[in-house]
Amino acid sequence: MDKSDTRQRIIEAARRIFLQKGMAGTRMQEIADAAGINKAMLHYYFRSKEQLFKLVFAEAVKEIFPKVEKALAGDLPIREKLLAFVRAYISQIREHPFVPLFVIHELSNRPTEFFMEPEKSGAPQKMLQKLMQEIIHAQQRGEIPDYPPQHLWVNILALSIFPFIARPLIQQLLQMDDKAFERFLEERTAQVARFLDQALRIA
Amino acid sequence: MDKSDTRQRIIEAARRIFLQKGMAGTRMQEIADAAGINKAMLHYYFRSKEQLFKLVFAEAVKEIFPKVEKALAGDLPIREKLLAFVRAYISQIREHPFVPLFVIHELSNRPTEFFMEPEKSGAPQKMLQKLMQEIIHAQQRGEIPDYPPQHLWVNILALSIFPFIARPLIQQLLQMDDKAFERFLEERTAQVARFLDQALRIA
DNA sequence: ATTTGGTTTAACCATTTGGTTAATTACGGT
DNA sequence: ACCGTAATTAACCAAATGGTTAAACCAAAT
Repeated sequence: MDKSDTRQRIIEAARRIFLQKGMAGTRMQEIADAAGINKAMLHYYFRSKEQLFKLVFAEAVKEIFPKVEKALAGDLPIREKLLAFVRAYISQIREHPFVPLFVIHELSNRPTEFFMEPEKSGAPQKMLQKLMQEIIHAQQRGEIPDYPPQHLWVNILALSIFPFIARPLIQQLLQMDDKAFERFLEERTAQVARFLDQALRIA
Repeated sequence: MDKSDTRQRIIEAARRIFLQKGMAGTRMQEIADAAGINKAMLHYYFRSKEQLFKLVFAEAVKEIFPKVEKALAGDLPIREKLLAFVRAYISQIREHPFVPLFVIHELSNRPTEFFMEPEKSGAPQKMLQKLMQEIIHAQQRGEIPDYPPQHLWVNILALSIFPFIARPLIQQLLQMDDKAFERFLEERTAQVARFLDQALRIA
């Protein structure tokens, strides 16, 4: 076996299980089994459960955060920019459907402990600050309604992320089987875009 | 001490800790400490951790689900009804801010195991089916845009619930301290209502 | 005062769990 | 072939954890 092969398999197994069961719900033995290796290897490559978890968590955050930036970078008119973001972001999350709930859940216990310090991955925050300004300017020019930018932003995030976080709840409430929910997700991008577009019309 | 006093204190302590740390992250000892009693009392009143958890979980579900019904029961015009729901629901969640994330997280591991079978608490599902019909009819009369009802409903839920689920993420991204977030929540009802109202305007 | 019933506690138990160790194996360079 | 280093494993360990037990406590009924 390649040198890094084992290491990589551990990471992948750990990722799968941590994402599904969270830090507290995950057993090192289970990761080892899933990776098809001895439990001691986990500690050989990563000192502790905590360290392995931090690595997985950090990668998960990367998958769901920095991508925010790209869609917000260009200088499209605000309305198009927001719609472009929705499309890019939903597509991004669809590739990592379990990440948002995982990150949020872990984040909710460990207040800010090992979370992105504004310096380290401060890009999103600054990018958002800039976006808030753009929104305000667009509103001053009367291009979109004057929702408080923070609320508008949370609305957009909510519409995009919520179905992935609340999947079991939604399926239960709306009586969708897995197939139906997949269809629902396929329509989702277009429907969120339409809903948002309508909400952004000037009165 | 009253007879049921201890029992009640256990439930309250268990609720607090389960809600915060989830089933897997909670230690029986911690519940006992929080309730100021001996660990054995937990097993005296509730057979096992699982049983205590189920009780807490069931109560949590009740706090966040059946209330849905009331706001949807009357026969207001669809637009007013949806807005009324948003107000009622956000207010309801504000009183139990940790419940949604807790329920969703626990639900995501235990697919449907001990979740509401359609018969037991089937009221929400039927109520929703009825609402879907009302929406369709209103759309046929041209009162609101023809968003697929399921998407419209998920949108409403998302706008209402998401800030409570994603609080740490939002605070981090938008650089809000606790005070700022409280203010944000106070504005939230009105802002969601306005956003939704705008999205429901006929083109 | 004694009994009786539920309540409470300290001590205990078996299993699980994260982590370690010492020995074994695989292998590239000489 | 041999050496040295990294990779891998089985066995082990101490602490934590859910759960049990037997004895003590306490209040009301007799």
